[in-house]
Amino acid sequence: MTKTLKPRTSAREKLRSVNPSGNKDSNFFDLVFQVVAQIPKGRVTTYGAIAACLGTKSSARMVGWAMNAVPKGPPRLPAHRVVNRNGMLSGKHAFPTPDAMQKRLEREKIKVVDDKVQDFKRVFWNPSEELN
DNA sequence: GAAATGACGTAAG
DNA sequence: ACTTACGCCATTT
Repeated sequence: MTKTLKPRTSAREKLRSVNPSGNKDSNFFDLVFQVVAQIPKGRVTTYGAIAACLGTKSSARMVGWAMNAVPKGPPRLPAHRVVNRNGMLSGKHAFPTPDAMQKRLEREKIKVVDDKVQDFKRVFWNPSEELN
């Protein structure tokens, strides 16, 4: 088994701050999954944006870590729509094939050149604004 | 417990 | 605009 996914760390305490509902079930990973799942087709977002939306702006790296912990089974999260602030497909290596991520983005009408999203500013989707 | 690693971000050159 | 350096936070060794 492998597994893991037990984020019972200080990060969880921070999450409480952003979870006035008292949802202790909502872990950092789960929150990230929720946001990622809401990314519209043909749009992309950044780790920092997600982290900021969750309130843990400084934990942009943890967002990426959460992506690595994304369950492969359903529901499939559009992790390919999450890139870094530079618009670079930094997570392509986490896919079955490095080309899978770019191919998927291109299928969404998103132009990708040199592992970088073109018109990134235009396709950028801000969870803090669009998602509320 | 300390050091190294990592789907990041910002600052400085 | 591109490259290098440093900081952040959790996981792993």
